[in-house]
Amino acid sequence: MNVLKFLDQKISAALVAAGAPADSPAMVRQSARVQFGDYQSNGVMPVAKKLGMNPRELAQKVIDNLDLTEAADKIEIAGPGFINIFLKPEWMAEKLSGYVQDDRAGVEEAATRQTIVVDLSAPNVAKEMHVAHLRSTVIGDAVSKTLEFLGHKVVRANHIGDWGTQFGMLIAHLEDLQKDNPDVMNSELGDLENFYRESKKHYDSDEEFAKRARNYVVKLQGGDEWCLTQWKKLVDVTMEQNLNTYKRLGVNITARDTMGESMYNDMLPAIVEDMKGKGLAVEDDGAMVVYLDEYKNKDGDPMGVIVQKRDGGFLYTTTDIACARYRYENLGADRVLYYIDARQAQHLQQAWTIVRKAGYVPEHVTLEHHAFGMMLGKDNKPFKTRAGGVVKLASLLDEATARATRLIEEKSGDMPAEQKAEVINAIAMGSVKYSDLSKNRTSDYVFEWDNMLSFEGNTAPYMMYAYTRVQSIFRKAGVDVAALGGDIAIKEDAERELAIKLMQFSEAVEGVAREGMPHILCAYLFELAGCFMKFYEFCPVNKVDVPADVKTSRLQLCALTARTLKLGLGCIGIETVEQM
RNA sequence: GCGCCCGUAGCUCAGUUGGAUAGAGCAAUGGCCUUCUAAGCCAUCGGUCGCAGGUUCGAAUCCUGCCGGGCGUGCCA
Repeated sequence: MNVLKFLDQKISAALVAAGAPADSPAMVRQSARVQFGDYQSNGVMPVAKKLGMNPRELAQKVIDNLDLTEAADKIEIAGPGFINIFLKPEWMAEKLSGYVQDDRAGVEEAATRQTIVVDLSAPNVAKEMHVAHLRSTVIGDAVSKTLEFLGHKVVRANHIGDWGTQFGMLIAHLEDLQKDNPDVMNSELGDLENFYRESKKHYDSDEEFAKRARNYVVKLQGGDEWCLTQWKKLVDVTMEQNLNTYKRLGVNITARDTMGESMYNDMLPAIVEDMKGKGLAVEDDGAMVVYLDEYKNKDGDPMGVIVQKRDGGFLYTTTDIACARYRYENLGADRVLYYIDARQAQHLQQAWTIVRKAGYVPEHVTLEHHAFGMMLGKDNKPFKTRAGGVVKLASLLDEATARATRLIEEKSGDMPAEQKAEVINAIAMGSVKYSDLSKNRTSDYVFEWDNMLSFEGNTAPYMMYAYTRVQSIFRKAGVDVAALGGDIAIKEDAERELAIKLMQFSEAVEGVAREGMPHILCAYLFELAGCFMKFYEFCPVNKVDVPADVKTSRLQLCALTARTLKLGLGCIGIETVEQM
């Protein structure tokens, strides 16, 4: 159950019973300090003000109308009119006992199952994935996994860059390479970055080549079969490599999720035609333009967004309009989450403004941009994408693996080779992913090996280590978790802190689903791991002088901790191991 | 010029949408392993929340104006 929601409903009702207007929010939060209890309600003060009442008197009336005897020990009024709630250990113990054998650890499925489209990853064809793709891929997948855990239907939409004028030169370059080596697809294209660079170089230096390339662009857009075949080869070889990277990262993105820009091409003429019919798009200097009062141009006039070029070609705004429409009409989206670079913010807002005006997606279907900043180098300058010096995602993962290997050899060198490899991989991928997942910055951020791959403090290995410590207790105790029973008794401070944290798992999971931000769950899991580490230090389980009833109680807290950590880390795409 | 985002401890970041004395990790310092894995635990140190006003019982959070940084701004994506 969600304790916060439970209390919020109870107190909201009491607030109304005490004379507050019907929809007055109870504003229940986890308490800021231990002396303020476990939860606090901040809703009395605004209402008292509105009604011209003394807030502490209103708070008392709320309490008089509030029945929380089963759940709370103590309810008190504090400060100007806060209501502080202290949960009853027996109540928590009873709830937690129920979670020990529950494979959802107390998290209920969402009341209404939604279809949620998650726009993520979006690598470019004929280029290798590099560090800038990491956030979108990892965060998008983590949110997807969490939403799926809550029972929603998630469509991962991999909006790959598979269209545009650059394909002319790529096709021409591929053609040249094939003349010399028919097997080029299997050899030289292993290094896509080099392939792209070489074709660009050729394009810039050879006018004949450039002419041929431009001709191929026209032919490709006209649906020329040979060009399409060449284009398809480039898409396939790129995605084959990317799918390997996804697999390595433990990210659940498959070939079926590929929905690139080219997918919407067929929709574009009809959309422009439709917008023209609605009076939204008008002709200006040969191009089709949508004017938006919401945005101003340099002269202070409504900004014009071009949806079709003078030469008849379409632009990416038109594609994104079609894309939003497709996600609503064809995929049946109730909600669309876009995990895209912050630089696209204005562009997306414009596209969506047009989408709403054209009536392609109703207001109740939300289009949410979850932006993040650019990856900067240590010199505070962005990574270059074309002129070399790019940090490839694959080499980043290699480096992470190398570092994890060094660490494991040092700490647990005597582990069997197969197990060791598994642990190394879990730690390497977990560390890289966690460093991205735990941040919520929309501004730029500096990429640093040392921060990303440090294995101390608020990191994936810390939480994985907490998990192995629990498992170690069970190995020592020789007890099967499935056979655990008996009562939970919450006595020590460390037990109480752990217990309350365990009660709050669903709040964290639902927070991620609501906000689309996995760092909420990261923070929760770090706190949970911390509570367990403290419990581990202060509350022995397997010692000889621990009474039997205390031992069974603590074993259950351990079992639930393990389950919660595993489920929670699973929600954000981080593996656990039994030993490390 | 206009628009969007950002500015919190030496560093990396939280701050539950206006709540109580602004929190973590790293780094630094000092303690804790004959006792379930010390990748750990405990303690100390560290802040004019960019600056100045305003709104109110109450502001890191909201409004205005500055300062500083990033991004975007009609025929690339």
